[in-house]
Amino acid sequence: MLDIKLIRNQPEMVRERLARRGPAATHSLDELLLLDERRREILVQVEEKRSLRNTVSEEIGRAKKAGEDAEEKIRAMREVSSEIKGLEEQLRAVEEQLEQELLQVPNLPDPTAPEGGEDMSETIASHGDPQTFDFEPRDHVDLGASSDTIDLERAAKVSGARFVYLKDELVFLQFALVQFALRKLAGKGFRPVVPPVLVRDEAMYGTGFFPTDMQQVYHIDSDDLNLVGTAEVPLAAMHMEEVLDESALPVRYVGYSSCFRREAGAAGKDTRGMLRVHQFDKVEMFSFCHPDRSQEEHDFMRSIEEEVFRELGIAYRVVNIAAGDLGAPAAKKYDLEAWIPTQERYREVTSCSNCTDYQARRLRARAKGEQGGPYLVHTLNGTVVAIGRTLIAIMENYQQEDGTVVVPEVLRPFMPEGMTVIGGRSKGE
RNA sequence: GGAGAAGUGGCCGAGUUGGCUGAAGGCGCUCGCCUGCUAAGCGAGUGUAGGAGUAAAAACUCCUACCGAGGGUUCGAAUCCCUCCUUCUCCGCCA
Repeated sequence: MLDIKLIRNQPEMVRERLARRGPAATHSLDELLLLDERRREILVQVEEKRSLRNTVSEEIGRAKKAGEDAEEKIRAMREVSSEIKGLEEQLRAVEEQLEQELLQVPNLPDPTAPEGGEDMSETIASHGDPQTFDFEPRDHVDLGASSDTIDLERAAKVSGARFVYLKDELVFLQFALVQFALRKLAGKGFRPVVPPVLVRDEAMYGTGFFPTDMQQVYHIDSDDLNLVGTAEVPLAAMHMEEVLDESALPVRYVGYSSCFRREAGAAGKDTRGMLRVHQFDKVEMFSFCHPDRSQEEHDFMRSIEEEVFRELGIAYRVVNIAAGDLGAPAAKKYDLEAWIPTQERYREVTSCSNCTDYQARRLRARAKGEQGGPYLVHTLNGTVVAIGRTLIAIMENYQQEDGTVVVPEVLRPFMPEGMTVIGGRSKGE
């Protein structure tokens, strides 16, 4: 959410910056300004009347104590109170409308986010060369089927399309990745957390997923809770309505959780395999930091994501997402894309965003130092490993001609003794 | 799931026959005084949000709101009523 005062005081600056997201981002600004003005008009009236009521009510109290008659004042205040009630109702209506509009305005893009839409994102780093094979490489679906470690058919039978059973070595590989990621991040000052994955609407609004991305979220009607699409939500909401101690910043967490996404509107996209599924596990980092340091924190997160894929030995590139392609809460976003041999292109495996004060304002997450009042913190989130997509990248890049997959060196310490290859043993006997 | 109890400021803790109580008292914290040093002692201060004065910022003055959240009763509510949330105790059930 943007600061209404910023919109009020510098509407043209806000308009120009929002326009970089595309025409839809600015259309409610005029109405917003109108509502804001209307709100303050009514507010002044309400407060004047409340002030009057307060002083006269005190007089009534004193008069009664002195045994005097206060009937006339009571009658007058009865009138004032009903006027207040009417004005309060108007105020509530205007504020609700204002809030509704304000919640839908996305964050201001950072000046360093490239101009334009999806195709204008800019490659800013890369590492390694695309993997080549002297045989025809197979995709993860084939590799998973031949080693019987990925079972999409039965998942479809039990849960529907876009679900998956992982089995045997891939299960160990999943938890090896988790261990690898958690240990690395814990060593960099991120506190490990297993968060709740069912959250209240408040957490969804606070992080900016509601109302914009409501159709992406599984909602549990019976208990009015939402399944999170990322640990970002419960990690961010952890400090909702809190004032953090400035000396503790940056407050860093690394969360491990399952993630649930409806993928509404993605029909026909990535239908093969587990690239895009309704449920996957993910290790996610999250920072609450001082407003002056979020840019450097963002680069720090990006460097961690790069480090992970460098150590995994997978070629990647990093793109700076263009303003027109940013999610609503993000001012700036880097995606790390790993080389997927059978698609012969780079695919998004991790992503980190600087949300500046956009989420903090909605969450009322603040910090306070020795002097001065509380101020909004900046929030950042980034993927360390999205298990499904990382498994795909590993399988496809580390495959051998016989359909087996070599376990990357850095993960072996976290695998069962001697398990250095996926597949290759006899199955179902 | 059933039966009870409770939710006040950074913390502890008064306030329950409604009326200068943003809120006694204590602790903590800040500044000043005192003092070989420290401790003790003395004095002053110490919440957040919104709005108006004022045009941007800092500062200041005033007003409004906030005693878990939201409604209601009343001239007036921390105090009375309703709903919700959270915590605790007991019983039952369970990974």
